[in-house]
Amino acid sequence: MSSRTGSRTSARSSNRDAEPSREIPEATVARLPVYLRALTGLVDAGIRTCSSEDLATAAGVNSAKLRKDLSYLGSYGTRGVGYDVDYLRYQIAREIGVTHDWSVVIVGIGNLGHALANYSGFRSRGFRVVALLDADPSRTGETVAGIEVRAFDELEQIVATDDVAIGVIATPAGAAQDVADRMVACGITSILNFAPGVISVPDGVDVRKVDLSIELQILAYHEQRKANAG
Amino acid sequence: MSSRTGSRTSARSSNRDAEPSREIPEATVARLPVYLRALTGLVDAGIRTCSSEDLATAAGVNSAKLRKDLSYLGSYGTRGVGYDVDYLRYQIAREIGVTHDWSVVIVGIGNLGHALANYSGFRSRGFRVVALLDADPSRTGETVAGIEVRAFDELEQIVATDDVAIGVIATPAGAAQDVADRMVACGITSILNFAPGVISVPDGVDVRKVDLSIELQILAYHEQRKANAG
DNA sequence: GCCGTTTTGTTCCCACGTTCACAAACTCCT
DNA sequence: AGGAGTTTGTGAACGTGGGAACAAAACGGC
Repeated sequence: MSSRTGSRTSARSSNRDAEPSREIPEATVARLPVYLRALTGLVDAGIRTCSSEDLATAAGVNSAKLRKDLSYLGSYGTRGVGYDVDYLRYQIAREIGVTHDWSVVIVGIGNLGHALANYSGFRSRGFRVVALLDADPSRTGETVAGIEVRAFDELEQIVATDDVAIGVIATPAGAAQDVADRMVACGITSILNFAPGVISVPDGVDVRKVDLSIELQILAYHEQRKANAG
Repeated sequence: MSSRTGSRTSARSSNRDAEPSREIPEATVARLPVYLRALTGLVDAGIRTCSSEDLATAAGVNSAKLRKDLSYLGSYGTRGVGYDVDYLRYQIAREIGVTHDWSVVIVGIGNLGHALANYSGFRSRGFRVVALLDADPSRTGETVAGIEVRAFDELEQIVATDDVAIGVIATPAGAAQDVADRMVACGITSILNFAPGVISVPDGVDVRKVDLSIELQILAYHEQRKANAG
């Protein structure tokens, strides 16, 4: 899915990595962050051990599915006992790659860009917004969430300086492809796109798309069917 | 789907509808809005007819998949010719249920709520924000996007008056379940949830979830693998 | 040390989704 | 009218994902 909702366009390059076991299904990858969040909740509640049933409930999934997902990472549980919450959380964080922070740039500081810049969930979950960029000169200079908005032209320099691998596009639809092209050109290999419409990128670059009105339209479809049925 | 990303938690009630042909797969439903947007783009460009190949390119999917998706709606194309853009667009809009507007309430007018209220894509794609609600009294009375922010307690009255079927939750995580419960209690049957964490709803209520930091974490996973591979 | 209990890790099977490939159907040209 | 060329709609093969069910492993009581 994704689904969803967010969908992944990519080119998982090749299978030439020597490791045999490490081939985590995409559907599982999409759930690992959910488990991570659920585990963080358990840690905060002071719970040190949990069964797959407990964690599955907290994450809103089936326990069999949870166990299968975790088995792709390794055998981090103890039969008859369950999982050590803190240990499992670390293992998942390591697998996802959020044991250290990732630098992120946000391009397009309109309403959505403001909201994203202020979203505390990024910082607390392994992401650091290193720059806010906007092509509109009237917006540059403004400070949002403690970060100064800079000109879009500074993208290349910022990406190089801060080793940015992930870019967020929050511009209008018309600008999205150009922004994506510039991002790719200066070395960004993962893009989260909030602009409506498809953007195309070369192989090796991952794009995930979040489209608010598409989500609502999917709900509307089911809503209509409910109305027609009842 | 995906995940997509937004995932759907529901209970497609029963199969007792008499109609035989109408059973559109969930994956297809999630793509129909994408096709709708692509078709709108073609209309705006003055294109009156297109092949499945053209439309597939515009929508960013495989043409065989597109044709199969459209075949669930009926046979709206002409062999050897293609699809009438405007006609097909109407058929998809009708299938999704966005030929008329849906009333929507947004609860939680923080940064994200502001952005959602100002998002013009809702209005232009079949949705009308009829109310902005917030439990914080210091926020009520403020006007956002031309709509006055009202107290959360007015939810029931607004839903009844404006025949609201879709609710958007943009509150912090802690409040999300309570808001969802209140929404369900007063008759809302579709919820778009931006709050982190899972919310549980009774059968018959659809929930789609959009989680910004989960999307980034999925990107981080692939980013890490790229770094390790190269 | 042995047995019953609990819970994981895994296997098997089914349903869903994607892609290929082709027949059916339409247009255009001669 | 008939044949060549196009493009849709769909049947069939394939791959991925989900869930039930069970064997393996750990713990606890005696």
